[in-house]
Amino acid sequence: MLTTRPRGTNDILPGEVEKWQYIEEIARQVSGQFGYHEIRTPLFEHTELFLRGVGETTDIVEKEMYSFEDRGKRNITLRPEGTASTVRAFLENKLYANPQPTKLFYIGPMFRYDRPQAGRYRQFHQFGIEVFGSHHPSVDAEVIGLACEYLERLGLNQLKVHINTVGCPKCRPQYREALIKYFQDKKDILCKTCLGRLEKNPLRILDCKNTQCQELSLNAPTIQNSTCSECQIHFQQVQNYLDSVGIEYIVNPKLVRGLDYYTHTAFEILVQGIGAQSAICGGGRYNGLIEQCGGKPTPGIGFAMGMERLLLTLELQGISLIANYNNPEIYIATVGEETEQLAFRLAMQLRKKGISVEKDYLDKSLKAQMKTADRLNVKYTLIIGEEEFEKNQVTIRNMATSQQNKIPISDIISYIERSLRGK
RNA sequence: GUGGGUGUGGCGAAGUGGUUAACGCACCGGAUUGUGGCUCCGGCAUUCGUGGGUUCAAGUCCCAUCACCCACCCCA
Repeated sequence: MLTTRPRGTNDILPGEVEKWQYIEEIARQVSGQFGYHEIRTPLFEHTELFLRGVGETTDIVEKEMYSFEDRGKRNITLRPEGTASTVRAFLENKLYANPQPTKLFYIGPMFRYDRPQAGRYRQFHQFGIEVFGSHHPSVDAEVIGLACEYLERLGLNQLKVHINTVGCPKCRPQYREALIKYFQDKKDILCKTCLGRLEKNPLRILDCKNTQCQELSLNAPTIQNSTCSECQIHFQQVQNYLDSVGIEYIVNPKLVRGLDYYTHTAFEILVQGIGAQSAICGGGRYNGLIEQCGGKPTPGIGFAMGMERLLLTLELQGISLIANYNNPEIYIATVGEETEQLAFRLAMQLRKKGISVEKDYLDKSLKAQMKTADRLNVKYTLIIGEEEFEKNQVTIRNMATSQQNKIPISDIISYIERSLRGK
């Protein structure tokens, strides 16, 4: 137990961590260019925030939250997603007082007590964006466009963008009724979970993976026939914007997102081959959420992207992220004790000059030190033995050409700078 | 929460119930005087996820437990 990480968590080790740095860097780059600013909120919040923000009937809240009582008897939950926290921070810090809309992004760990499997972990990471304060359809298109641009910049392809509208508080109740009416007399065919959904959230039945439920859904009333004209116009405008910049998408009337707060536009970006979890990005508009969290009525929209799934997809598509291993440029090999101390001082001086240096820490033989230098793939190895030490010299060996010569110790730093940087 | 699969050294991986648990890679050391990449030699699991049980004898059989993987569910 002592040497085992908790279930569903991962160590990101050297060699892997560089990939994370890269995809995070691109995320920041793209977000910046789109005019989004980073926000960092706590990893835990008051439990009520998620009950209210995510929705009490969602699976996340019903069975996936990491909740505990702190020493002050407060109910605390590790954040299962980023939107609720971002909304809270927006309200608490009165960001609505700034010119609107507010465009934010975040990158960080989320926590859900799920059963781990391919592409699903208990601690996972999301890159997400949120826009508060505009109901303009171009914002919907921009949010989708940002996601696409990011994925494209990473070199991903064969991604499918699914979009839908899930209606608004005006027309969704009617659609709900229509669905309930449709499924009511087919109760005996529906799966157990859908039976429950019929009461709580009939839209989710459309999303069921059960083949019988899917067949039933085929002839179910579609939301397009039930939405109000306002919703239809909005949805059409979003599509026009997407068309105008050549973003391809599929209108999927059965796309229903699992979080209660969505209104109008909902979308997902799907890939195949990374296991059963095929959504690498999901999002939509949530015009009622901010009000529900205690703010003035304010429209909002955003998405969240799963970084682990992103990396799985990159690997699957054979996209190698150039890992910038910080290989040292110089290795200092020594023979003897006094020389080791000299090596230490030299290393520190060179590093001050911005040169990466490695040395021996295990009193290895010269042969073994050379082997290490070779494996580190350094450009030059400095060799300091008794002979050099007495003459105040250092042997510098070019590892590629095997040529070496002796340099006075007083010149060695400038000599290395010249050799390495050409200055 | 439900179901299936797996569990041998740092990694990969052999191992019909019977003596010192193959092999490959990695790692460490060496092949005369202070020097890497090739080659050669040597070292590296009191132990087979853990705990019980069966047996004269278990990594090999049984039970339990834990962990990991995959799927359902749900989602990123």
